[in-house]
Amino acid sequence: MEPLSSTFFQKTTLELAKSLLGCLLINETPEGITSGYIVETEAYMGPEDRAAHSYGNRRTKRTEIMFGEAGFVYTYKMHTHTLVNVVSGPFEKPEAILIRAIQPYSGLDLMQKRRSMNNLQNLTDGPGKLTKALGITMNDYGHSFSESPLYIAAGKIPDDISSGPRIGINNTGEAKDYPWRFWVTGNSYVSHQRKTGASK
DNA sequence: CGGACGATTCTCT
DNA sequence: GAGAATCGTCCGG
Repeated sequence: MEPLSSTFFQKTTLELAKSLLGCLLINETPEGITSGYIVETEAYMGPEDRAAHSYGNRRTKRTEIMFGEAGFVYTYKMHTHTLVNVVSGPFEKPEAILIRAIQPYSGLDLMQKRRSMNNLQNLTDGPGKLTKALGITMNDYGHSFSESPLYIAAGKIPDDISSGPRIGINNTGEAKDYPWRFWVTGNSYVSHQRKTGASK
């Protein structure tokens, strides 16, 4: 499985958020290889996006990587969970794409073991769940998705893409309504299955 | 150094 | 749909 080259990430953040759907997210660890198709993403648009960590060009130790080149790993902790993002946008523009859900592809036993589960249905349908299943940690922060044990490879192009408001950002004024969440239409591994949205 | 605050998840009701 | 768990990061004193 070949990692996508850094040029793949050179597109606008909204375009990249859609292009990532259907790609494989793969993590190679001493325990084994696990992977899944990306089926849900959310775009965070930097200085003008109140819901983004980098709103107002807020530059801290945590957000520093967002100011760099596209295609790097931005991990951070939320309560007890690790969340993983793909840095996007040009150098010095702090934009990123949150990977919210994957469809398990390989290393299913290991993923289930890490999550203490025996089925696939709720294994990776959330940003905190998929990182645990794949074994993604803060050690991955700052690495390149093109050349690290955690990488992204071409998968299958989705038949149809849906979009709608982002999840869990309810106190950010207008930003909460921006339709910057994208998912593979009809895919059962998407989080918040009930929510509806416009088809592409 | 203390306190507030989540880009979440799980467990109920 | 609400509430608790639970902890690193960030900011103010």
